Order: sequence, then structure tokens, then C-alpha cells
Amino acid sequence: MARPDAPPTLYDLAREAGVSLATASRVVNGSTRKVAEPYRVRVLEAADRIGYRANLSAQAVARGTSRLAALLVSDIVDPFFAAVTAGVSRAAEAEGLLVTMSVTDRRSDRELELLRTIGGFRPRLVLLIGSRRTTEPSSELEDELRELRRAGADVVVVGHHRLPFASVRADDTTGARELAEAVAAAGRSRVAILAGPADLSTATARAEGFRAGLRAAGLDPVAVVHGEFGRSGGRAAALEAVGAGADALLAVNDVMALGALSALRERGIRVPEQVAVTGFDDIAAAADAVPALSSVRIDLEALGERAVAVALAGDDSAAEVVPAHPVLRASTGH
Amino acid sequence: MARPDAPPTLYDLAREAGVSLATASRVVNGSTRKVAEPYRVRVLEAADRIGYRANLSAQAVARGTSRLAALLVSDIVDPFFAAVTAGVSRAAEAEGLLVTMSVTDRRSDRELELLRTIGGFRPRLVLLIGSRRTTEPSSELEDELRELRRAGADVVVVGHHRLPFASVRADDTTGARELAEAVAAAGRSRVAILAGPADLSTATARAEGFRAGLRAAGLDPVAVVHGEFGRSGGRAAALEAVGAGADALLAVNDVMALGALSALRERGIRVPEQVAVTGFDDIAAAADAVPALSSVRIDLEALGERAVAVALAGDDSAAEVVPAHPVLRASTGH
DNA sequence: CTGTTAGCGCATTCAT
DNA sequence: ATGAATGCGCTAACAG
Repeated sequence: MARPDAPPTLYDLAREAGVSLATASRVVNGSTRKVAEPYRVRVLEAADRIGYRANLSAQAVARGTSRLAALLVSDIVDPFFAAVTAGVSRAAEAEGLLVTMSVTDRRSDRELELLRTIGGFRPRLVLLIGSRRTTEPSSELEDELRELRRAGADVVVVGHHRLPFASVRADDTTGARELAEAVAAAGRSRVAILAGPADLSTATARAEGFRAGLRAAGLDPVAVVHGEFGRSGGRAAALEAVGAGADALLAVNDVMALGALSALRERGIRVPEQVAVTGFDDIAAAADAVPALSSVRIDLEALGERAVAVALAGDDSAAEVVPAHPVLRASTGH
Repeated sequence: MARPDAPPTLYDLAREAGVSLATASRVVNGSTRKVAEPYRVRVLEAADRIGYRANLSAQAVARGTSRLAALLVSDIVDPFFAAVTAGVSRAAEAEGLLVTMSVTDRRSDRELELLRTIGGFRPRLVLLIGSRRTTEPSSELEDELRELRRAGADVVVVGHHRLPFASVRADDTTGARELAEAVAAAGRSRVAILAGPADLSTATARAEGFRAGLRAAGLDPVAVVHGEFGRSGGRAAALEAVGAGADALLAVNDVMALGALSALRERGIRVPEQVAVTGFDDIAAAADAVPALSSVRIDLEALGERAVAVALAGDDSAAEVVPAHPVLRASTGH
């Protein structure tokens, strides 16, 4: 029944406590507390007596800024993004920020649309997680972000990108290079790269790192196969790579590597005896795979936490990099 | 430089378009459009000329209600919650709602605290995902939810619970029963239940279902071992269960089952030859496990979508149930 | 159908 | 240190 029973307002609080609006405001919002103790307690007591809860939207209007951290993520079901999101969530809440999360589905149009509506809330932070296609025109996106920036939001992009904003990413190149070198050192000479989408910047950065590592070992990839970023993409790519005679498959992420493993298993191809397989990100499932998947470890949650820290710092030219190093397991015969 | 460059307001828009505030408002906010075409276009053109974007907080204040859907989730890294969240996100956005996501870490105090701050935004929807401990006093939580309800929010709880609010959950009992029966029919007679936390209502509902299924097959569980909900909990429980002589392990969720698989593998115990293992939820990783994990399939994203639909319906006594049925795979010898 | 005006809940300057 | 008054950006009667 009694639904639209309006919550008590600051006015109600003031009246209940027998003080002025201003005084009530000063004690419940914090600011530079300059309220005498007796008044303080009266207000505080009155507050929980009537169950007062500040209307954050009204605060945002009056203050001209909100306590929202807007998070845009490609796909929350992907363990990679889920982990980063967890980090963002923790760090944001520690800063007293409420995080809004929207999934872009990797579609630029949705990304843009979401950014627009979110902008309406005048968020304090805007975090873009998930690498951008390198081929798509990002000018619209860039404009929108710039707009948000002007409106007072600090924006940071997680992952590789070419946007003029602060960024946080893993040291993909180093991790990839080291992993490729380790695989070469393990005696594989015909290694293929499961490169994922050709226009995904993170994927290409990792593929480049693989190449560099192989080169350092005096090798050239026997194949570089592109495809979907997901598990089915990994399956298809794996099949194509072994068809090309590969004895090692370096995937640009764990999910693809897992797909590769399952495809190889179905084909009766033994890992690591016949073909070695590696992933990237070291998601939880990597260690549990059979055989356990060699990968490149990245502290995903830390990545998320750093993202909000960097955003809060407010330096557009910041470009933080978190470490990424190989974790060698059974899938490479280690 | 020009950072705190205040975004254009409705007032600016009106001036730019040469119309009144009210007219400008009418065209940009939609409502029952009663604006003559010529005016409409003038406002619209002016809008994107100056890059006008409505201040949603201000709208919320003026309207007395927001377009926010507040989502509280136990652990976003858990594939189960991630999938449900994805469904919620999609459905909410389809309704023009922005979703805020907070992770409770399964701690009641955080849950309560988050609910309080979120309440400050006067959200339109509040979704609680993740089953509640049955032992903890939920009165505070209940009060808080009731408060939100009074303030105009529609609240729905996903999963089993004992709260007087709308709910959406999977038909765990049926799914569990059917799975247990299938395992029994496959010739297992000494089945153990990896029951998870004794005070997690979803876990107990599933365990009860297992019991019922075994009973129907004339069996009694040889062991019911409680423990953590996660993968390590599954490992420990599995070891204890096989110690008790079990030839089948029914876990209350996939993550635990996956942990069980890995523990058994390390011990050299063969699945399904020596011991059958089953999970619950049928997360993506279940089908990829080795051996492929038998589980109970639930359309997790649909669960999330239904949650917002039910919430929007606004009926506190709604109690929707989505289907759950076994998916038999190699881990049970199917 | 359009414009005026009075709030919405709160922060904050300005007097006191 | 406190209170009265003004404004934040927007919506919703209310008149015209």
C-alpha cells in the first residue's frame, strides 16, 4: 500500500532536530564540520530517529558533481573483464564512489550511446575497459569522452588504445615475448600464433610480442591465424594452425587457448606431446585446464584498482603499465 | 585546461533555440509530446549544436524518481553471478535503466552499507543477487529493503530467500532431484553430496533436492559434506567424500565440482570410472572440463532478465521460477 | 500549444 | 557558530 511514501528530507530533519536547514546540512554532509557538539548530536539522533537518508541526486545537483564511477565493459561474462571489474568495484567503493556498470558488447554504437546517457549523470569517473578496434573511426567516441572530460569527469581507458586519455594496461609485449621465448627454449620450432581479431589492439600487441620472442630465438611463426576472440575462435584457429604443421600454439588469450585445447582433444592430438598450447591473462580456469595451461599472468584485479587510482589522479597523460610474466605449466611440457 | 567548463543547461538550450524553458524541456525529455513541429526541430537542432545533454540527477530530483537499477551481487568473478548480471544488464538497458553494480563479497554488513548509500539515489529497482545466509539475522537488511520499497523502489531477490519481496529463482529442487535420479540410474549407489555452506539457502535447497532424488531411487547419501562454496571447498569436500567410500559426488555448484575434479585427478582417482562427479548451474566451463561435467542447466542470463521484468511488474508477492534440468555428460559416464 | 512560475532536495554564501 | 536566502538544473502545474 503505502508506497510512494516520500522519504524524509533535509527539511524534515531540520525540523525534527529543531535546527536550521543549513545546520542540518552541515552535520550530515560532512564538509568542513563547524557545528557545535550539542547540535551535532541532536541532528544525528533526529536523523536516525526519522531514518533520514540524503538524496544523492539532489546533492549532485547542488554540488554540480556526483559520486558515480561509470564503468563500460565489453563483456562481463568474460573472466578477464569480470576480474578487472571486481578490482574497479573494490577500489571505487573504497573511495566512496558508486559504480555503474554497462556492457558494450564490443559494439561501438552501444558504447557511444551508453556514454551519452551516462554522461547525463555527470559522473566523477569514466572507465573504458576492453580494447578498441583499431580500424573503426573513434572520433565520435573521442569527442564524447572529451565532452565528459570537460564536464569534469576523469576518464581512463584500460588496455591498449590510441585515445588521448589516461590509460592502464598490462605489459603485454614483455609477457608475450617472454612466453614465446620460453616455448622456443622448450624445443618448439614450428610455432603458430592464434592472433584473434586483426583489429583488436590488445590482440595485436600480444601477437607482436610473440613475434619478437620468436625472433629472439631465431624463429619465425609458421602461421598467424586470425579469428574470433572467444572460445570458438580458438577452436577454429587451432585446427587451422595444426593443419599448417604447428607444434606449438600461442593464443592471445586464455579463452581462445581453452578452446584450442578442447579442439585438439577432440582430434586426438595430444598436448603437450604433439602440440604445446599457451594462453594469456592466466584466468582462474587456466590452472584448472587439462593439461594445465601455460599463460601470462596478469593481476587483473590490480589492473582494475590501478585504473581508478589513475583516474582519480586526473592526469590525462598518465599511462600506467602493470607487469605481465609467463606462468609455465603442463600445456607446454613444463 | 578548460576543465570545469560547465555543460550547457536546459536554460542555455532554450535561449539558443529561442523558446521557453518549458518548451525545451518538453521536447528533450519526451513526456507527452505536445510541441509543434517547427519548435521541435529548432530545439533539437539547437540541442546538438550546443551539445546539450540532460542532467539526469536534476531530472531525478524534479521527478522524484530516477532511472537507476541497483544491482547487488555476491561476487562478480563467479561465472554464475557474472552470467546473471549480464542478463540484468541487458534487460535493464532495454528498459532505459542504468545499472549500478556493487559486490557484497557475501558480507551482510557490506550489503547493508551498500544498500544505504544506494538508497540515496532513490533507485527505481533494487536487485539482490546471491542467496542469503539463513542463519544470519536479516531483519536489518529487511528493514532497509522495506525502506527502499517505501521510497518507491521495486525490489526483487534472485535465488532462494526468506524475505518478503518478489523473487526469481531456478527450480533447484527439481533439477537436483532429476540429476540425483539420473546418477542413481547410472548405477551409482554410494553417492555423496558436496553440500557447500550449511547456511546458504540455495545450497541447502539443492542438497535437499539431491536427497529427494536419491530417496526416490531407494538410496541414502553415504555422506553429506559441508564446506566452502568455492573451488577449494570442492576439493576438500571431494577428498572427504571419497574417503567415506563414495562412488559419486553431487556438488551444489559447478565451481565446487570443478574443484572436486581437479582434486580427484591429483589423487589419481579416475572420473567417471571410479567416481562420478556432477555440478550445478552449467556454467560455460562445465562443458569444457575434462571429463565434461554433468550438471543442471539453468539459463542464467534469462534468470537475470526475468529479475528485472518481475521487479518492473511491482508485485511483491511474485515468485517466479525458471526451469532447471540435468545435462548429462562424461563425468557421470554418459 | 506555449510560456510563467513554483517547487524538487540540498549546498552554500551572506549576514548575524 | 548558526540561520535566512539564493541557486543548482529540471519538471509540472498553472495560466494564457
